[in-house]
Amino acid sequence: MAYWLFKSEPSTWSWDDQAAKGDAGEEWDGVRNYQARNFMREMKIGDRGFFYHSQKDKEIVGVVEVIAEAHPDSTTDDDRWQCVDIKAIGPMPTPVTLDDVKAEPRLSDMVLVNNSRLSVQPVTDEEWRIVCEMGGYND
DNA sequence: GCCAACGTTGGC
DNA sequence: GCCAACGTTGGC
Repeated sequence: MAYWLFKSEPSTWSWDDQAAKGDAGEEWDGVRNYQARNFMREMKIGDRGFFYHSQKDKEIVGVVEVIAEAHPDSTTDDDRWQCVDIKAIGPMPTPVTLDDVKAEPRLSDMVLVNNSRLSVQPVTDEEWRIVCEMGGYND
């Protein structure tokens, strides 16, 4: 299983919005960046991801699961753009902030720190484990 | 609210 | 195919 990170500005689409969709989940649409799209194409059903609030909060607030693999993005007719569907699994008991991530030497290679503009990112197994530990999240 | 970084667009 | 111009993102 692979791990990912999904970034969203909470005023546009927040963790609460995602959680309200329940098991039905929601398209991760609106991505107009090739790198981010390519990562979504690699995702498989059952992959897990962090849900990150950008801008004001700057923290990892929850865990999501991929429930549909890449398909056309319904918000555009441009067939270049695809997206996956994700559902909320559970909140981070203690949200892990960007400052927390930066302060943890073992997370210094996280894409979140080094390429802050990429909205869909891969997360390594080790990074996943460390962030879950920091956030008090147990599978 | 500013601005640096980055990615995309479009003219040549 | 290059590159300047432009728009967007997101941390500060």
